[in-house]
Amino acid sequence: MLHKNDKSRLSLVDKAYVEIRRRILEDNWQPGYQALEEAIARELDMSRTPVREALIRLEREGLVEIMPRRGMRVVAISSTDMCDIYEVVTVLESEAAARLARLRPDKKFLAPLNASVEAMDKALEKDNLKAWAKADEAFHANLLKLCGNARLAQMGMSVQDRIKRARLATLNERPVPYRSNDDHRALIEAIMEGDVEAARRIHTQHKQNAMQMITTILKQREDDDLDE
Amino acid sequence: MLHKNDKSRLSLVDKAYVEIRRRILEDNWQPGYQALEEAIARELDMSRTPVREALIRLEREGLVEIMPRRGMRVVAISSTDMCDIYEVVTVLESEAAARLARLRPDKKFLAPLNASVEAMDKALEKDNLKAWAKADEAFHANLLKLCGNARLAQMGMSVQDRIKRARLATLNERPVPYRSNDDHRALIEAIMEGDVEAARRIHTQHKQNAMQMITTILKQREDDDLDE
DNA sequence: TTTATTTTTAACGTATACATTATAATCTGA
DNA sequence: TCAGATTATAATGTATACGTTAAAAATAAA
Repeated sequence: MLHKNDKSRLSLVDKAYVEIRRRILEDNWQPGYQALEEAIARELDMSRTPVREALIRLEREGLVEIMPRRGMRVVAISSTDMCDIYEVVTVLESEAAARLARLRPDKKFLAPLNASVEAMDKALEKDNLKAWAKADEAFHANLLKLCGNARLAQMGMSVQDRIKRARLATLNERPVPYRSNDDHRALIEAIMEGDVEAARRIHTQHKQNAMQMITTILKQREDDDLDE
Repeated sequence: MLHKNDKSRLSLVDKAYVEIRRRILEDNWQPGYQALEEAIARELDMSRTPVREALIRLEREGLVEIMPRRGMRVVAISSTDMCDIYEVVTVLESEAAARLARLRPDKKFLAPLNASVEAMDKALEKDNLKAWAKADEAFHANLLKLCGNARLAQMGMSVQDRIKRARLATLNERPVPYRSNDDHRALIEAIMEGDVEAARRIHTQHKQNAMQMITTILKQREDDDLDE
């Protein structure tokens, strides 16, 4: 487990972890997908042992569940679970936003946030929702990274992973997200003005809107599945 | 990894996980303690494999770090890290408190919370700080469990584990915690009245006081260590 | 045909073997 | 004696072997 080393000397556990995680987060392995250790090991051209170890990590992160004799299964996206998770991420990110506002940072410090919003604007000009989602994700990651609390950032990021798939899966069914871009710009404004409560309120509202849209779509799908 | 089975059929991984975790949380293995896989395996009377797997879980939970050729090391308690973690747990628990207040639960539903406060009172009458800490911990766990958001509870609990050692390590250096008991009673009161903002405020203030006391003691110790 | 029982198969958890390599110990030269 | 080089050791990561047992398949009975 040389998991602290550079990329060229990644252990097989790390390689398995990165690859499996990639397949899940990029939806190559969809929610509910199952695979046995041995099959994964064959696919990744390694023995079972590093696959096992990678799966333990991923299980702890909530991306897979390990079911004896069924192998691992990619955790399903459920609307009720997503509601719960969204609430957590809303609290964490809004605290990060408030914290950042308290810091009263200068424009230079907030450059990564502005860059993300610009990339989001550009993506919408080109009708490229995928690129928009990527830039949006970067905005949220930057918000957490800049907030000055390492644990808050780490935890916020790990919860992000859990909602990432739901965000992508619903991307084409949501209205064009102009409002997201506006929300982020307003947030940056509030942060620069050191307006802690506004920052918290703007971001909370933003996440709640997103949650509403996403979980409504998910619920609809679940209802459709029940009708079949 | 029959980690979902009953206790009598715990896998060796589960056994190792439970035992190592117990030793850390009960301070038998103190912050900074190092041990090699092989040594742990010998101590637990099993081969290295289940020990490795247990350590991966514990690493993901932030209790240990795995360092090649040095084995695992129990994560140190640092005042700055504790500040960060306390901020996270404050946000999570305060949200749980607010959520609970929103629910406007009846007295019966809140029985576990009242029971914990009573146990805390009883422990202080007997000058038993250890028992007090245990009841206090139960109070916080119950608060999370009752809040109605499974993810919030799960995450709050996992962050609890990270501060548990710092709480215990500083227990005898803090003033007798009458105020904690009062705070918890006030919180229950606010919850029963459905006063969301009071609940949030009371609990936030409570956690911030605790954080202040604990991290001050930790910082003092770190400064003392530097003087040696 | 269906259900129950028995047998077989293979997935998993665990132990062990082995190659790699980081680190400790030892040796050599100034 | 000290610093650098070399050698030895052992910790780790990985592969593989093996025993256990859950699940699948086959067989028998109703």
